[in-house]
Amino acid sequence: MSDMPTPSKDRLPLVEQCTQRLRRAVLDGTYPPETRLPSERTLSEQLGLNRVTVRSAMTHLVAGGLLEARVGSGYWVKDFRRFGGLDLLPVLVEFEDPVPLARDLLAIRRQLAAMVLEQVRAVADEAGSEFEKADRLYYLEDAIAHLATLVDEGATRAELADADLEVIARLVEITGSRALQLCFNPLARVVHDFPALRDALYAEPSKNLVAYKALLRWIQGATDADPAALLKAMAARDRATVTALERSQKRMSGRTSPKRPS
Amino acid sequence: MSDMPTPSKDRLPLVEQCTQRLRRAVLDGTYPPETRLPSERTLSEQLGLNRVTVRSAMTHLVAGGLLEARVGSGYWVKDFRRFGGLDLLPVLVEFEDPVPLARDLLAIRRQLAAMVLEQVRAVADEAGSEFEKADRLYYLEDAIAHLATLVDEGATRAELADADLEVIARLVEITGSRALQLCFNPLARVVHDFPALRDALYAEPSKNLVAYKALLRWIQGATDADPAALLKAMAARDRATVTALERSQKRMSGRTSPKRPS
DNA sequence: CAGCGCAAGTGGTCGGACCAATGTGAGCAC
DNA sequence: GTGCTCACATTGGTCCGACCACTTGCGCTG
Repeated sequence: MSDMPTPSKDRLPLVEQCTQRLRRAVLDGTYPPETRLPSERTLSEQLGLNRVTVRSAMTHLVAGGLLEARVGSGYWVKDFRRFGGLDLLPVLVEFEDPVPLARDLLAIRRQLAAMVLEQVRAVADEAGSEFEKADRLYYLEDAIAHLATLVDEGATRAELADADLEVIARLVEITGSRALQLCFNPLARVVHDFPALRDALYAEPSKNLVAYKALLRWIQGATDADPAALLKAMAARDRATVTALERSQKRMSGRTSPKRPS
Repeated sequence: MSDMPTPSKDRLPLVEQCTQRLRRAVLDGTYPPETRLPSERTLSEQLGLNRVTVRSAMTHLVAGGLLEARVGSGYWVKDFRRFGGLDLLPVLVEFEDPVPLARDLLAIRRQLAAMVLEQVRAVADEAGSEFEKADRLYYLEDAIAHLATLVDEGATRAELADADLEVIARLVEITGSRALQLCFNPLARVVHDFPALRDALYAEPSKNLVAYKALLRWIQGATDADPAALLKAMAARDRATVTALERSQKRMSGRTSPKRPS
């Protein structure tokens, strides 16, 4: 099995491989902004792929804001710092120190979480006592219960992360804010695609769970928890996460140094 | 009328047309979540396009989180509320009331702006007096000056919006936070692709300019402006923007039914 | 030297072809 | 009748070769 020359299983589609390769080439400065990429035909020859495949990859990067396609002129590199989205972050980790990236990311998440709390409270107040029976609240309870089950069973951090995202999704759903929802989704994906951060986030899953349970009680009208305290606890957990990430990075240092000999 | 059978000019690429069409079909519920789309071959026949073209469009939607491709099974619709990004917002405006969308979007922007202010202040304090001469600050001044020129010249709102985004970009750049930068970019694009909101935002461009100038003075160390006041003013302007948007929507009501020539 | 025009190169679109993974149903064994 | 297997039709993934419209730049013409 290990001597298989072409392990057709669990292999990324060629388009995906090509996309990642080109994306990295753009992000690491191989192709700086305002320069032209080799033509589709040239690249397809260099990479040993069909032009259609290369083209599909290029299209992805265009959609992601990394490239601009000009008929008759070629593909031109745009400045990802000005046009890139959060989806670049997991890739960027390979070229920059992940610690500040993660710290800033968590800060953004916290800021948005504050908005969510605010909106949830407003919705809860408006709905009054009927709110407790609302389906959306029930789904939230359900998601938290599921997370609790996984914590008890000692699930992997990846599984915990998915369950956690489910909780957040339900929470955002309660706010009823479409914009907030669409803003959180890419953020959630980043955590999912950023393994080191994900693992650091769930180093102590029980603490996350405690916070969610307190949050749920608050939404239900309990007075033994208030949003300020919740956010403060979240900030503390985030700091611990960054510390954990720093440690894991230091542990791996020496071999993980990004290749930037220039 | 026109004898030209193919008005080759100013026509969107077929892939783009196909992408938009399919995206709308997903967003408006024609293809609900957890259902299967017609196969590539079927769609290419229905739409009169080549399979490669349809396929490219599908790939876009997969990348955007709207679809999932399963070999041998077909394309399956994912719930855009759970997997979509902010880039959907301008399209979503066609199916939902734009006012709450815009209001929530502005609130998010404001929240992130608060973070920017915080970070900028931190950077400025750290750099001390040398900061005033820093290139990044110079670029910010430059962008604001450019915006002022456009305001004086009575430029179109689209031009003003672009100049405004330039200012914001410079501001975010000063913070040095990659994550914040990548988080703001899609947000900026939304404003750019959301004409009604864009126009409402720059109904009174001079007011925006005043705010930016006060912001610049604050960064430079002046004491006649503080971040709390700046954010308060921003909130007031956002409220005015929403009001303007409401008015423009009311004015257009009765004719605003989305054009669906099927 | 200025201006023009043509050819090479580029992305965009097309048609057809084969492959591997999947889903389905007919047919078999029990 | 029930349950299983296996062949087959369907689907997305990849490849090939071709043509089109457009841009660019070089070289020719004046």
